[in-house]
Amino acid sequence: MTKNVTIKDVAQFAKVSIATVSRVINQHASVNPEIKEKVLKAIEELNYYPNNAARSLKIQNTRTIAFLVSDISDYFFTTIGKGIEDVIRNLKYNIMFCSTGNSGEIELEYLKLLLEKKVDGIILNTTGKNNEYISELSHRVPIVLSNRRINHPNFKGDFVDFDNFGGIFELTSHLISLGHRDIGVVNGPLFLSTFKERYEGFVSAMKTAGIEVSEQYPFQYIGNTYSSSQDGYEGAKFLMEADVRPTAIVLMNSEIAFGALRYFYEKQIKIPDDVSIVSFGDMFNRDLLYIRPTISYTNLKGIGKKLGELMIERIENNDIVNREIRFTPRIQYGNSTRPL
Amino acid sequence: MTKNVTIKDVAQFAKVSIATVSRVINQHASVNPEIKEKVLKAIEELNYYPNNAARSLKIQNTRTIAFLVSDISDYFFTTIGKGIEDVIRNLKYNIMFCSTGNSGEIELEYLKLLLEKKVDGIILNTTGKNNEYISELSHRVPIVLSNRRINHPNFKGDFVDFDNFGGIFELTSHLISLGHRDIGVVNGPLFLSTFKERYEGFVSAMKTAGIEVSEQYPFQYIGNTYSSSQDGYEGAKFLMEADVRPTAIVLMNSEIAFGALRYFYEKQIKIPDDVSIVSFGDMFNRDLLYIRPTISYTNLKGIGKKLGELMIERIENNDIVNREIRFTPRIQYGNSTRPL
DNA sequence: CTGTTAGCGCTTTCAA
DNA sequence: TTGAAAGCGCTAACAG
Repeated sequence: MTKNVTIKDVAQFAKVSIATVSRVINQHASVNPEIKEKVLKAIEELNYYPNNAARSLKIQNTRTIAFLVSDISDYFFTTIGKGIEDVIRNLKYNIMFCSTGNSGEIELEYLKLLLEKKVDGIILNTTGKNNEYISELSHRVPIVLSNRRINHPNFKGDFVDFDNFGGIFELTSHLISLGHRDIGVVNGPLFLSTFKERYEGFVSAMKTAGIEVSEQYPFQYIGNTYSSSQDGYEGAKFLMEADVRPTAIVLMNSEIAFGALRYFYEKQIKIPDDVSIVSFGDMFNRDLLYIRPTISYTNLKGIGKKLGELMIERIENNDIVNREIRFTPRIQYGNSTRPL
Repeated sequence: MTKNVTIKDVAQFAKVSIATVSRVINQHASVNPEIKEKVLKAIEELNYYPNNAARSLKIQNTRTIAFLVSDISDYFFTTIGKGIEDVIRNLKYNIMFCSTGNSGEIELEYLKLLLEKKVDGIILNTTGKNNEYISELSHRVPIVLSNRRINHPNFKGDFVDFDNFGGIFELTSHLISLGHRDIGVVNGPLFLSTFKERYEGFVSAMKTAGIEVSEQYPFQYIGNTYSSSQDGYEGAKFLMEADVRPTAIVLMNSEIAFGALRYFYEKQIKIPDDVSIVSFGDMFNRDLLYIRPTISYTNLKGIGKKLGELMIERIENNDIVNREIRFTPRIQYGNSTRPL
């Protein structure tokens, strides 16, 4: 914050009161055109920019929305972020990006910071480790959840996600229809709703084909490193180095898919000759990869727009009923599967 | 900004003055441990979070640094952003991301917003279209330039970039050493310093090999769509559909490379059999692409850290002399070139 | 060690 | 249509 010209300086320069200056800045009420002109000239002349902090302090809102996610350099979130921006920008809101790196502590730290910044609302892709706190918080600041639900009776807010169950059900069914039965799965931690729902979609599709997936099911790997990409690598390794290999693998998100792809590439495991794969969610530059996985395509920008809309509504009134929006993914075929 | 408990409420609750509360919040001076305890309890009890706007208004700084770039969903910038964050986070600074989409107007708009937000400093990847304004601005708010220089005598601030000239010189020389002489180039607009410097590196390397590159040089394409990716596609198309094709192509950044790769893939042009390529800068998931381009590898996080450091120094004193830091890229071989 | 108070820059009532 | 003045929540002299 550099030394600054204030509204007072402008008023003095234009020989009017600060109230008048304020009025022309905010295009409030009626101001004599001549005086208005004078003020505008003074503003220009002095290089005046209203102090946002002072304004926020007075009017009790910041017109800022926070977008707190696990990884702000992830294509997934930056694209969603663009969608949010599309919506809120016209309404003169600003977005503030923060990333938790999936750490519960950092999430908490940021949440507190946002509270101090008095953001008008928080769009949150939670780590899943502060459900209690966030539920309590949700009564004091509007919250909309992005892609990870908080299952807590006290939580107040909206939730936007894909139809995880349906997307994975479809993907798995596709593999089954190709004749696969020993289908492996690489997933992230199940306490996150996305992974849980996807897992359930997998189990259900398998069940439909008469295959029981229980804890004893051999072809599954549940990651726990909090780096999906590493989980993907480890998971692929685990499945492919076992005594009995699956003939196909379901990868539960794009980061996991990238990790798995890296493993396959290193070990020269041929896709789909050695093993077929499918993955949930769009992949950055998928058309340029050495294998184009068959995926559930998801409209990320659309998700972002919806998040933005719900947020705005909730800022206006946080007492509306909790809402849940699901986007249906569409399957997009690549060259990563083969019939058995 | 939800209705909020203020320092007054805390003071009342703890039966002390607001000054005392302020002291414990800021860990200023010495406060009687018992009283401190009481205040802390009140803060906890009331769910108090200091109002940042009020604080900023008083202390005249926001501890916020803006990072204004062309595209915030670009891996290049998000990675640099992480580097910046690494440095400033410990110092209790926050970062605010904004993207211009390479539009001069949006850049201007954001600059004004940042002035109103009274950010303590701006790390800027400029569109190159507001040099006059930014130079003037640089005397009122600390500015550090990321990867695009502003050539204006009045500009005050630092500049961090790669050794563009050297990186491209090396890459081009590599192609020449492989026997190539008809070497094409796909570049972005030359009014941006990065592209200009890279172009000069190319011209110089060619000259060293006795090849004159002038305006008449046939194997060059200078993009102008402001989407590097599209420039890359168009450029590759232009070069490959000409009567005489180059035997190798220098791609001036990773987005251009992605675009070109897309064209080659679509047209089934074989790399490096039909044409060799090299590219400046790291590419996201490069090891998973259908071709691994030979690149100049650049340490993006290192750039970010340096940007952060310079910014902090300049916030403390904006009257230091302009500094320029160059990072030397290292060549990283892929499978995208062949000897002629 | 603690409290009182002025004032940061702005918006908004209220009066003129 | 304009101005005076209170007050948003906080920090930092200053006094005690």
